[in-house]
Amino acid sequence: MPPTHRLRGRVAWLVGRASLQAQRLIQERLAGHELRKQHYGVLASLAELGPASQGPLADRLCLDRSDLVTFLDELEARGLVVRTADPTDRRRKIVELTPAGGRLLAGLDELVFAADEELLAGLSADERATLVGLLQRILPPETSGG
Amino acid sequence: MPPTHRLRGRVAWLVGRASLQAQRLIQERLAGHELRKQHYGVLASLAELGPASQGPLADRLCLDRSDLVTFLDELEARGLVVRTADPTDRRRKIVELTPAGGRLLAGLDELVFAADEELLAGLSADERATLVGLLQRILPPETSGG
DNA sequence: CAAATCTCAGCGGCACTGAAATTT
DNA sequence: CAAATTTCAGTGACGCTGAGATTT
Repeated sequence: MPPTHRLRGRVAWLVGRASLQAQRLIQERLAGHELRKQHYGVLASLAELGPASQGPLADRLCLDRSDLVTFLDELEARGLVVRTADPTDRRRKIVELTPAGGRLLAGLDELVFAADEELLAGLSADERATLVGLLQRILPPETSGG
Repeated sequence: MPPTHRLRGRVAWLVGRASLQAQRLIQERLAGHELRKQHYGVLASLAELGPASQGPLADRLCLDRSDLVTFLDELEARGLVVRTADPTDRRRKIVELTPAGGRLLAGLDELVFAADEELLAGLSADERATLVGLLQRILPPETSGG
């Protein structure tokens, strides 16, 4: 028998392929809203954090601070978030979800959840939980906890 | 307690972070050779397939055919692979690993294996096998089999 | 003629770097 | 003054599209 494809046994490669696949599933669902996955991440994190300044928000998302600026610009232009100067430290800007942003998020959550469902269609509930647990453990702590 | 970070429970997000992490681990090891992960993939697949034309080679790697052209150009310029016209169908080019390419591949294999080891450092052998199995099952068949 | 194969030019999303402006 | 925060301009790796050239 020919040596089996060695990349298929490498987690680095498998995880890369899975990432692309997941990205496609999310992207095709979010495209109708003219949003990308990072926009969703920003909205979701704001819903959990409440009003927050950009630094901690970016850290939570593992998103570069300079990239967050752009995503916030786009979300703010659509009235989904608002930036206000922090009165206690005027270097900071407090970012907050608007009511419209909160309402949109609820719908996006369903779409993204559905994408995860499709990605995991072949796995049982137990297997899904196992996969999530293992993936969390191979990520650096700031990434999976925080 | 504040609602836990919902992204951390989404496989789509976890797998994206893991992919970035894996990419970094491989990249820093391959950088000394002025190669990227796709170059390694091409060499590894050629070692397994033997001489092959570009189409099937790209398919096996899940690599776009037009991108494969560039990677092969670079590998060929360094004497690691050779392209020869297929005498039975002159549209095709047969790509083959050179002896130098084969020797280099052995070293690269160790580097990439070490990257996988580092990524999986926190998991037992059983857990690693479980993770590989689950990831293979969420990928489309052409990707994980073939 | 149509189809297959390789090649080339270009695009868009993404993560990152480095530096500027403002404020502490 | 140094450090922190947001912002801006630019880069590089990556996957993809569409079209051209050659051959079947």
